[in-house]
Amino acid sequence: MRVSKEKAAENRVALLQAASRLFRQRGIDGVGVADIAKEAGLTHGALYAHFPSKDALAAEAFSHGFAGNLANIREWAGNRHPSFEEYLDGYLSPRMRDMLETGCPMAASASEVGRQDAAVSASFAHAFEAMAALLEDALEKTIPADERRRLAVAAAAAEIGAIAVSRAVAKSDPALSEEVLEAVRAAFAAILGAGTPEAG
Amino acid sequence: MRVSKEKAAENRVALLQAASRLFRQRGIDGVGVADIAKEAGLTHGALYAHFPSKDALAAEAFSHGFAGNLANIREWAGNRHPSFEEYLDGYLSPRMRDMLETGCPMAASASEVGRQDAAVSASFAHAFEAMAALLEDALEKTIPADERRRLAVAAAAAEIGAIAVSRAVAKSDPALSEEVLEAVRAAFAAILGAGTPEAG
DNA sequence: TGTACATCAGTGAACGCGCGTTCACTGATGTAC
DNA sequence: TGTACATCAGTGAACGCGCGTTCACTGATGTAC
Repeated sequence: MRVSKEKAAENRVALLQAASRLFRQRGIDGVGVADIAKEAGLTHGALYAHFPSKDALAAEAFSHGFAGNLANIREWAGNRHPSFEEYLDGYLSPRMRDMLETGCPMAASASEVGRQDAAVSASFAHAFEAMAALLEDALEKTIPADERRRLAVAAAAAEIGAIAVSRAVAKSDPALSEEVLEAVRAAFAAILGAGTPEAG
Repeated sequence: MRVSKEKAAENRVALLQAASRLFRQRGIDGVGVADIAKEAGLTHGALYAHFPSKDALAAEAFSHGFAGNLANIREWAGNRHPSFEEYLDGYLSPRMRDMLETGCPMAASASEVGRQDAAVSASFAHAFEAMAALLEDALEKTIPADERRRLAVAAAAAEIGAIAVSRAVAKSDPALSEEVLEAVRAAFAAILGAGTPEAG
């Protein structure tokens, strides 16, 4: 039966949120449309009133997840203006590693996005740029601008790799899992602690 | 019909290689047992004479892929004893990024392994340790041992993240894709160029 | 404001399809004598 | 070395199952008068 425009809009968002969470948790191929609809409190048929296909939903769900996660980070940062190191400490923690379905969608899907279409790739690139911009902004302005950009891009990629690796080995080697997070934090702390050396 | 022991052993390896390549290219859930068997020149039924299930094949295929890739790296290194920077330059290149089905299985599956069982996680952890050991060995011995280990672990995680991110954005932003590889190379070059500063 | 009707979000049965797995069968290999 | 037979890797049809998608239908919402 028909529902109000407001309710329909809410249901659309509920579908996107459910898809985004489930995709992070189990991967795109690991989740069925019925699972997503159920999690959103609907039946699978309703999904096709909002999205033409599962692939189209996946592309939108990625955008939605990236945007939501960025909003979370900005809220966490608040008026605090975290330093570069505080961003790294906040991101590279066992807590973040264990937040799979509500954590960073880039870390949860990094190696899967390359197999998706260009729309998903564009969402990822946009989110990555936003993350790099946050990090770049947190760097001291005494560092040259091009060096700041380079550090921010490297740190963003390293963070995503560290979380993904940390999750990959968590089930078999918890000590290594934490060591990876700590090592990447220490590596970037070392770069900053050394000032702004010329890069080879 | 029955085949010789030697032929059967060859077929087993062919199945593992096919599985390893196809999983890297399309992900575990994106490949069917029939695809794997066909690529190995067999029918799907034969697969079950060698492996009890697709999951068991997946776990062995990961080990196989990790071991094979490590052998490739060792062969590439040969008697050359590459420096830390040479390892990074070799790994963080557009060529490596574009080698999906024959490239580094860790970069191809980093965010998927966390969803697999402990056997796959253990394979990943073993491969990661081997990669870190190669990098650690390539660092100058004037750097303290614990610092070498930390740098190697950080570099390994950062490399995996860089390749995964580089692949994720390649379809929509080729310039960013190359920038990521370059930024991570430069970051670790900066650490080495600065000597061995106190971390954190 | 009240009435008549078009709209369309959501339901749930049904679709074809490909999946992982099983199994009766084949026939060359390997072995016992 | 030759013969008889057990073994078992590989074949391909068949299985139940869950997938993504479609569609006739429902009935409250939104709208025209």
